[in-house]
Amino acid sequence: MAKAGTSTRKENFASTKRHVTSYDVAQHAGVSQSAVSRCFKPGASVSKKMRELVMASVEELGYQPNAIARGLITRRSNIVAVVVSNLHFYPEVVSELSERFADRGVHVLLFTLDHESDISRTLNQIWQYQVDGAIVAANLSSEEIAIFEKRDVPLVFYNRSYEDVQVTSVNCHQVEGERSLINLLLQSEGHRSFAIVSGPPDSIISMQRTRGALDRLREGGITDVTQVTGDYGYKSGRRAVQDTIEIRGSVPDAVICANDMMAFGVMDELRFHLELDVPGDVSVVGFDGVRAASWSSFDLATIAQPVESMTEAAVSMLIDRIDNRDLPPEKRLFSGVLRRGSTIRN
Amino acid sequence: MAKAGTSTRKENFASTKRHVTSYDVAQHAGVSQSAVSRCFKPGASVSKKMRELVMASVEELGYQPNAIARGLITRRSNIVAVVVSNLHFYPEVVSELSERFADRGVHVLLFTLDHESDISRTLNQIWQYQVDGAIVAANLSSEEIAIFEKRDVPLVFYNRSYEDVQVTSVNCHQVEGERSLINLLLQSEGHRSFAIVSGPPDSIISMQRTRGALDRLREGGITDVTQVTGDYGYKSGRRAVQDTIEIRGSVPDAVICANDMMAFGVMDELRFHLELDVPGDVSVVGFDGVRAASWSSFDLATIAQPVESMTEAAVSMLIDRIDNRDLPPEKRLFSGVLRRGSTIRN
DNA sequence: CGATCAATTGCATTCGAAGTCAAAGATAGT
DNA sequence: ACTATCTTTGACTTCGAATGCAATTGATCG
Repeated sequence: MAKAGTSTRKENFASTKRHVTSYDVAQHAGVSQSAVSRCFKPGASVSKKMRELVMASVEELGYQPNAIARGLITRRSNIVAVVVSNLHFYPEVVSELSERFADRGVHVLLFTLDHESDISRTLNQIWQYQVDGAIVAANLSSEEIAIFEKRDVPLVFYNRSYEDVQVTSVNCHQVEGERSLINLLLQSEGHRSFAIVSGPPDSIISMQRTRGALDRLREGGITDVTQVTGDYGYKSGRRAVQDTIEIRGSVPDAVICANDMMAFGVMDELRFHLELDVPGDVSVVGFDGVRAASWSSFDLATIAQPVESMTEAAVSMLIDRIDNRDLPPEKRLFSGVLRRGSTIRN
Repeated sequence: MAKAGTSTRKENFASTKRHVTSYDVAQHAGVSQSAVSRCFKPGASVSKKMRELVMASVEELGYQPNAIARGLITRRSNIVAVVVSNLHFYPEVVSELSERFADRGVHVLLFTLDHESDISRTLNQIWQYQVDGAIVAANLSSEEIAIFEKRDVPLVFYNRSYEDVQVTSVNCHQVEGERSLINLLLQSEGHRSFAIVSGPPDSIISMQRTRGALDRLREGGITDVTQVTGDYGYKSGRRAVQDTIEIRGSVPDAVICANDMMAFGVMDELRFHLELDVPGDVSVVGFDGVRAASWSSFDLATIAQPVESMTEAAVSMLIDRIDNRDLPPEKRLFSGVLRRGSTIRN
């Protein structure tokens, strides 16, 4: 009776108070802690008998290996950082990344930047958590990139590319995409005057898209181009229309937006405030191919980024580099898919 | 010279090869490891002199405490799990949560469920990472909830409430919100026939919203109500309109949608496929108050969930419960904000 | 100037799992 | 039966920071 009492008390203690550790399992199964540990390591040398014995206790006690402790000794946390600036990230990207990593047993520690200025604070936190790698969809200075190098933390940029620094990145071909949109616009005679709504000045993507557009327009002999700036948000698209009209004194034939969100704002401003027809009076194009772009209300001409391929590429490139530190930087460039929609005249 | 050589080699070694540890700092500063550790603990007993001495070395070596090792000994990882089913989460919620936690030195390990069936796998991973707590925006069975209890991991539900089980949760008052939307609809004589587009059958939120709507309609003496089911997505909103017409043989006066996304689909189907006027021919209401709801294209009548208050509440309730395990379950209920928009006739 | 007490500091241990190595057990060959 | 080889197993150490406790320093006061 005393024995039964002791046993029960111990079990209660183990299951309610402290976490169940490999020692608890070992003791329960009457084996050593090493044996328990080995049962959780794939290719380890364990007899079938031992494995069954241990697993029975594991089940009974509800043991789960402590990933923190494991990470300490293996120097591998199976955690990666995903850094996004919350202003203009597509929710799909984050959840796609998270799922794809999860499929490989890796988890995502999420860092969102409200102001990109917090980056240094964020980076410090990243170091503290000993992440195995990072996917960054934000602008880093070359000093900041160098720290990743120095700390030996593999880094993959998502949709950011750097001219001067050698980094691994996944990109959608911004210039190419933008050019094919402009091609579409230039197929119609009606488009003579243009407005370009670019993103924030410090956005490299916006720069590339805008540059692609400007170059292609110049090649097409177009000179009547008004440039205004937005912040990638819907409202800034609406304001961009006002700004454009103020600057040029009239409505342009086409508005080229650095992303879809702003294009929605532009369309709404044109249609509902100025009571113009899109595409009858003004054509509009965006970039990204977010969900809403294909909704009938907009049916926006845009470049759809191949998010699935891009996230898959980002994940596998990062994991490859975690497993093998010597892989050289690599840039993978995906072509966007042109979606004509119905916001281009003719 | 030999000395200089040695010193340099060591520094290189420390900065490029292995991570800098508190021992490295201690050695560099000529103090004990405990001293270094104490310098990073807020209320610790450290002299100003010591702190400066240590911090100088910390700066020089670029030391960052290893959160993994710290977590092991303190039994506090400063990581919380955020579990969302990716189908219909608002991106804002996740980034709001992430930022608010970050402000309190806590980080978010993100778990997205593609199929809600993966929950048990996800839960196992959660246990492994020794998270300090979890915010869950998905349905858990009462057995699953019990495991949190048993493992002593504080749990806060986001927008899920349970009748039978005592849990801590933050909710938007679904029924109340839905009722005030219906009030709005019933103010107009023109609304006699209704369709309700509910969410997936297993969604508690959808159930509550639908029930709120049905009850209020019944109180208003309305009997002509068609119910169809969607999956919270845009496309299912479009299909819901077709289904409704097929079932009842005509277009209802108003369509009540369990969320905004489906309302957008409904509006687009009505306007662009059936060429009906919203709100002229049909009124539409949604629920959630997502960004796009206020865009002119939709200007949807909806209930805006107070995301900021709700996320703040969720974060502080969770942290309170992490700091003090004895706090009782608490349900916080926020009222949504009625936004009339212009999708209701009259 | 020495005694008393508080503020600092260092030593040694701890958290939980994984890996090293040597001992023990199993299998085969002669 | 006995040795040689291969497989399992357990004792012990390690990862990096935190902390209880003891030793030391410093401050205060008679």
